[in-house]
Amino acid sequence: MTKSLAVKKYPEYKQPAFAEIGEEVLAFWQSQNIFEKSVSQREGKPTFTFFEGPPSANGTPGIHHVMARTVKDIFCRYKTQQGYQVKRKGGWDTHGLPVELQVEKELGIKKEDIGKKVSVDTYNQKCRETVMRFKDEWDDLTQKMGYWVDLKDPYITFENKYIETLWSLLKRLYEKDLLYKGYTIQPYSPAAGTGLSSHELNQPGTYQTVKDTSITAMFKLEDKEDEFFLAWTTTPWTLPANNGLAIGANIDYVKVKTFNQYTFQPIVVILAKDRVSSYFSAKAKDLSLSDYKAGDSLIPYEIVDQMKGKALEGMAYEQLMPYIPLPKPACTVVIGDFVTTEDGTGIVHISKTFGADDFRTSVQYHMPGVFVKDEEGKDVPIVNKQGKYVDEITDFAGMYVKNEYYKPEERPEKSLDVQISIKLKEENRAFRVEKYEHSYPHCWRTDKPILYYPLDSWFIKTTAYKEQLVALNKTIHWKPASTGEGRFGHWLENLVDWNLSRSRYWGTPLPIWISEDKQEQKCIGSLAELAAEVDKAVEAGVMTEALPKDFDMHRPYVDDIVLVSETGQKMFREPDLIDVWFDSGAMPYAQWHYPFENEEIFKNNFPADFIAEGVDQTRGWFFTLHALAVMLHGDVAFKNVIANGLVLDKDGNKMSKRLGNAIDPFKTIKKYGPDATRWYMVANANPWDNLKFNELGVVEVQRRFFGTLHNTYNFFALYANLDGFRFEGALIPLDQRPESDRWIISKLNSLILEATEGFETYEPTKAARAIMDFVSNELSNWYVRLNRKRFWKGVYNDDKKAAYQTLYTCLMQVAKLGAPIAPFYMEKLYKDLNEVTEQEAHVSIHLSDFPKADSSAIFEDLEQQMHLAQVISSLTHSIRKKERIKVRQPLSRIMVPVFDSKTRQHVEAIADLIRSEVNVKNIEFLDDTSDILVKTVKPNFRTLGQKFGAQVKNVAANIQAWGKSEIAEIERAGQLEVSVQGEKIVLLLEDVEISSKDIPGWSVASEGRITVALDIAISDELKKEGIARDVVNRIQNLRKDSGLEVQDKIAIQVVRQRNVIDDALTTHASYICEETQAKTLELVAALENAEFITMEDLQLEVKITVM
RNA sequence: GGGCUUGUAGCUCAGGUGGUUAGAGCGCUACACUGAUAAUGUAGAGGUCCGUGGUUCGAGUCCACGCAGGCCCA
Repeated sequence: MTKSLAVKKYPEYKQPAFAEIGEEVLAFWQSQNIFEKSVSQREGKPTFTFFEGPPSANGTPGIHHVMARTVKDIFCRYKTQQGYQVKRKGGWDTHGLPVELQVEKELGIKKEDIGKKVSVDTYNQKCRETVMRFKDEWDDLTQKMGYWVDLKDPYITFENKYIETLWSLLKRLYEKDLLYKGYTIQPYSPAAGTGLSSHELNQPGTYQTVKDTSITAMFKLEDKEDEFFLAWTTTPWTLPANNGLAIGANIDYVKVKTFNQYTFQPIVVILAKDRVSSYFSAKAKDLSLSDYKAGDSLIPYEIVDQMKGKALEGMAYEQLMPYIPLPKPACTVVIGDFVTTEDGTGIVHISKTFGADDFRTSVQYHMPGVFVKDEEGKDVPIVNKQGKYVDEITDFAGMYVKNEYYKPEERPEKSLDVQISIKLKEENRAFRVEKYEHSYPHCWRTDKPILYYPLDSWFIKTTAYKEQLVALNKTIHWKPASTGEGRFGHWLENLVDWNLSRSRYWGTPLPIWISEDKQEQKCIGSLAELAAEVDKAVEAGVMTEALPKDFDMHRPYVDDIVLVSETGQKMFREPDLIDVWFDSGAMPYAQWHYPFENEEIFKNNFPADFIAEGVDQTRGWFFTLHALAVMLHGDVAFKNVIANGLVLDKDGNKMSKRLGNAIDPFKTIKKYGPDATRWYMVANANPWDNLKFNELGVVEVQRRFFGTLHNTYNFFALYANLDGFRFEGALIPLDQRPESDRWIISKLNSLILEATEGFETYEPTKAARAIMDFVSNELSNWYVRLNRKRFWKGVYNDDKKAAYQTLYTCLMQVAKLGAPIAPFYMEKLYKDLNEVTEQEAHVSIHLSDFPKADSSAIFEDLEQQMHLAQVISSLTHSIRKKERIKVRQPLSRIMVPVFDSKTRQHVEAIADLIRSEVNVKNIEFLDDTSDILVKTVKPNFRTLGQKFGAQVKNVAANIQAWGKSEIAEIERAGQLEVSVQGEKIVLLLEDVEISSKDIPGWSVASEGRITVALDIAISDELKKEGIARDVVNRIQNLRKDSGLEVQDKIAIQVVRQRNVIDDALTTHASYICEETQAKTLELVAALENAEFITMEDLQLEVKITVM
């Protein structure tokens, strides 16, 4: 029986292949169902609820998705390690315009072809396929990047169950009277007969430069014979629909006496002061009004009055083109926040039916707009859906408002805009008419100009809940806070009703049926309800068949359903679809098909503890979640939210496939591994700041953090394997471990506090940076480096064991702290360690618990003390550098001025460490009794500022002039009276900072309050020792160059030179032999085939022979 | 045009409540170590803290106005 088979070893690898580790660990997770176990093993534990904002799989994932999902994943993993049960249901967003556009492109059709060239049925089917086209690619990324989310049972927004929940929610809103039909001003293409989405308006080429007739029209004040407001418009056809004028409250306006250039009549006009120079020629400035003759080309003017816009508010004017007379308060002056003095007159013509600002302002001031009645008695604008004036505009009835809408052969010579201009000129109502070149949106399908036009829409009355939305938002913990308070908060305070309607095909249908006479409505809240209504309809004879069991709730099927009203009328569905944001905002309910089933699950998982998504979702998903939760439950939908920023390319440009600067997430993960990619993204910038993604940064993280951590592990493994350390036996109590062990354990526990706080406060960047700092600065650079000898020297005693236990603990805890961010590598590290020691029963780090800090292991004093050692070492190195004395040359002593016993104790405790680190024999202290100490004094501005205020400068100057006696006095008495500007003041010891920055005759360096002096005298003894160390160094190099193994023994021969070298070699022969594994060292007269080696100004001939 | 946000070393970023020598890592230069060695360490150079005004004894930090980049919305 061989025993060695049973001995497990820590795997050692020289060059870790991080990408392969990723694949290996992924395979392990999958084969052992680790994700599922991490959830199921917490059954019955408190839940931590996370909502997955569904991505759309009709495009391929980008690197920014890795960012967003890393953030999500970190907190879910962290909370799992903290003992919570964290269910994460995946989801897919499947409806919406991008899908439709994609499908239309592939089928080679346009929207108007749907139902003609291609059946709605086929179209619908195609959408269903297209939207999941890249699902496999998404699933692949999800796994490779280590995003743990349930992919087996995701919610899908096009499924009947999902839509049924949406209907039930809509019905609840309907019953609360929160769903109503109104209209909004939207971009509309009369040529295509359809409204345009903002997405369509953003297509390239939609904005074209055109020349339009613009009018500065004159609106006559009521009660004044010849006074007018001037307002400018590039759409004169909207003037018959004018119902108000808007001014800026803080803009300065003037009254100007002048003449009309077309009628020559004397007039007084009102316009913004800043616009006067654009409307009146500077050359006419000095002309007198009385000299004016009709037809003069230069028209004189005179400013007769000036006032703020605020003073004009509420003034009434006569309707400009009163085809449809308006009652007051129409045709009054109101304040609009959109008014500027950049162009026009600083007074804006408002037409409720043809502009979004206009509509909003008119509603705000209760100003009626210009409407006429259609056949059904409904209010419609003065332009019909074909883009023609209605009959009521008698002079121009039937004319298209844009000449482009006419067929070329029917196009009138004078456009409507021109004809209106002529009419106004004749009526003394046009101040100026000119062609104006500007950029105007065009319909991307017909290439004709669009109109802003009122279109029917269904709304959710979110404004009714505005106060609650605002109040509850204040309870949400936003990261960053400014997004919650500013971007989101301000927006909530200016909330308008949620426009639900979309005139499309692929989406959730609005479940509202309306009778033929528009008087009766039904809102359907479930499939069962629909089936019952259909049965009624069949009974009434308007439908022939009952609702099929496998009914698809999409268009066109749902449009074929005709219901019957209470009074026996046929009812047709409102053809609109609803905003896809409603789909995703309703996911807390619809993902569980609540309220039709899963009530328990829903209640345990609402609201979410945490969500994260891009900051561009603020008014999207974040809002719709919030709005629905507030309106339906009077509660928030989420308690904590991270709004992450954009991922830009390394130069700060937006990534785009077109520009070719997009980073391929698959390639990145393949090349650097998932951990380095994730860690880089989190550590480099806060998630809410934009990230400039630079591959070199990933390389750096890989090398600097993972490389260092891995080397530290490898160092541990190398010696732990040699000594067979398996964490057997009891833990050595902290107070029996050396100081450096207690120090690093103290640091480790401080780190646990810091990392925990980072994760708890949704600051992953702070946690990541703290962990990195610990690993490279404290653990690797200081602890391992200074304790190396303990691992390889001597027998396997308690001191050695303590070193192993300490390093093991640090590695283990770091693995757990970093596991949420770097789940793959930390898993590997955990398993490599734990499978040997079997300290824990878990097969995966993700099933283990997050470390808890032991505050009794944190020693502030010790941490400060070690910091002192680092500073003193660094200062000594710096002096050596300045004096050009290398570390290999031993020096006799350093001196450290200390003024208090505590500092002295601290330095004494770490004296050994410093001595070996900087290669000096002794550390001496200088205190007050030593007379070589020169003290300096510095003012403490913080205390002085509070006491003396403006006098600070003079007091400081006084202090800086102090000599030895003043310093001695204040130190002795604790205070000192000085005279500043003839005034006697008392300074306390706390008002000054006393230190020693210089020691005459010594080489000195200082940092903060710590000063170090180095004795740079090199005695013969020291010189010899230095030579001995040089020789060791050179012989080691020779050994290495000759390819000798560590354990090979050698004989050394050196040619005698009869100088200091011989002396050094003789004196330190045993040291040299020990260090170089030499059995003998002899001085000889001459050597054949010797190596020449040089050391500064010395040379020697050496030969080494393997024995 | 509005809301929010960013601007500190060549690059990526730290810099509670204002306090007089503005820090770190990378990169660069020089060096050390040679039993963590394709590893590790140390030192040095490098800054108009975006600009201009203001508040203050004192501003990277507070205020105002700009400039430049970004996101969202008009």
